[in-house]
Amino acid sequence: MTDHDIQSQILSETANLGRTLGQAHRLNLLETIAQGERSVERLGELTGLSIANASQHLQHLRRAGFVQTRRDGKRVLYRLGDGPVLELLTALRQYVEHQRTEIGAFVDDSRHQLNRVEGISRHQLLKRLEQEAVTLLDVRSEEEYALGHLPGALNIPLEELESRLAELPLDHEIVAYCRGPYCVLSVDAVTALCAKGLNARRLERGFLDWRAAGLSVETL
Amino acid sequence: MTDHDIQSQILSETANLGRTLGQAHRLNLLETIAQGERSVERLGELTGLSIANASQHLQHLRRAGFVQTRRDGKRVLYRLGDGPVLELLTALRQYVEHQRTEIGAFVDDSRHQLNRVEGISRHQLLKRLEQEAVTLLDVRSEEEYALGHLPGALNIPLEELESRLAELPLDHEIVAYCRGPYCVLSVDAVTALCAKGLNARRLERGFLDWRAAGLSVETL
DNA sequence: AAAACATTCAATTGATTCTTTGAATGAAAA
DNA sequence: TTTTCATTCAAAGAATCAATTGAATGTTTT
Repeated sequence: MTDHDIQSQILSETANLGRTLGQAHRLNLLETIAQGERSVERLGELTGLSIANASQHLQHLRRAGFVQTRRDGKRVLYRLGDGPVLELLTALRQYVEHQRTEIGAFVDDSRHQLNRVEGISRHQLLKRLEQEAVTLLDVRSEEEYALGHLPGALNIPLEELESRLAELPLDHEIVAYCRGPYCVLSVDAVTALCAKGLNARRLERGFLDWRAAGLSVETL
Repeated sequence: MTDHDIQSQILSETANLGRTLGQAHRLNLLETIAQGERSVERLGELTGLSIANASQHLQHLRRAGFVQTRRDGKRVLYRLGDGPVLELLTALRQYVEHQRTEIGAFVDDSRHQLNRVEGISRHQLLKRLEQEAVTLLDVRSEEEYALGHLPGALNIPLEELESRLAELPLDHEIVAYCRGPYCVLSVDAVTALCAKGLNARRLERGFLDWRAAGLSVETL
């Protein structure tokens, strides 16, 4: 077998896996199985599928190695396969998570009140930092913060913001930032902070722009 | 929006991503783009697709956020998106890698000469270990070895076996093992070792079975 | 051995998806 | 402006895939 053939065989095997994950019902089944061994009937119930249909999807999952079966009396129980299935699911979930915090071209801005939030450019921020007290607030996840953040920035992931308000100053300005211009985290953060009466604005183009401009980045 | 609705929306968004990865041509394009920014024409050449077809697939990838574009003169250049795309691709590749070392129900055993390799059961192994000198050889990857292995086993991943033959004893028996009964690594290892004149056998049900039996496991 | 039961298989229908073709954009060069 | 060129769009036929139905399989219970 030539090198090229092997490559294209791997590619189509990979595509098969992708296709297997490319069906909401199957993903649903897989996530359900990830929570524990179940019979076909139970899986059908839990996912709202007819038994025959569930069975068919389950076999698709089995062919891909995502699940394995064993017999227990007259039932067949499905469990996760022993490859790195969870790792793959986690990578997928993390990607989706990231996608959902991006402002897509078609996402309605009204849900995240982008226009009502005051922005500040990188240049304005640099001037401010020289002149007066400004608290830099990084609202991305701890992992992203650890990989690099603006020097001196405080990290409070958006989900923790409400419970950690006490860490923020009441007397001077807060500038919140997240990944980039299309990241929605800082918009929501500033909206929340302003609602609490804090003086908060949003760094317009976020961390990606800061790093791209060659400005210094702090890591953990 | 109810909780259930959000869940099923996430599920179908995830399925969309899966479907996007579920096409060999698209995966090929994506892997090519991962190696550097390229125009549509070049990508078409490199992947053997018509330009219109390549363009269509590229837009599919773009809708999923896997790639982004910029214009340079009269060309449109495609690059990777700024989400955790590589992480996802890596997880996929690792899963495929794992799959390819499993003996599928339909895989032809003749490629991996399973029947020509002498197996040894867990019980036989335990007896042997009490009586005589046996070298235990773990042919899985370093990562898997680090997560747990049979006590005292030597780790030489299959790929390194040929170059590290000197580490193995000529005078007494070697028992090689890998993940489980369907893992092909130890089969290939024993075939290679026997061909070199070493006295090697294969632990029939591998590490998974050992751990499942509650026997002691060593970690790094 | 027969009945009851959970699961799987097979065949059909309807819906998506892929490729190709040729036309339409839209930016740069003449 | 007009021409050129890379890319995208749109439509149509071919191929693949999902859900449903009813029958078949293989266990357990009677």
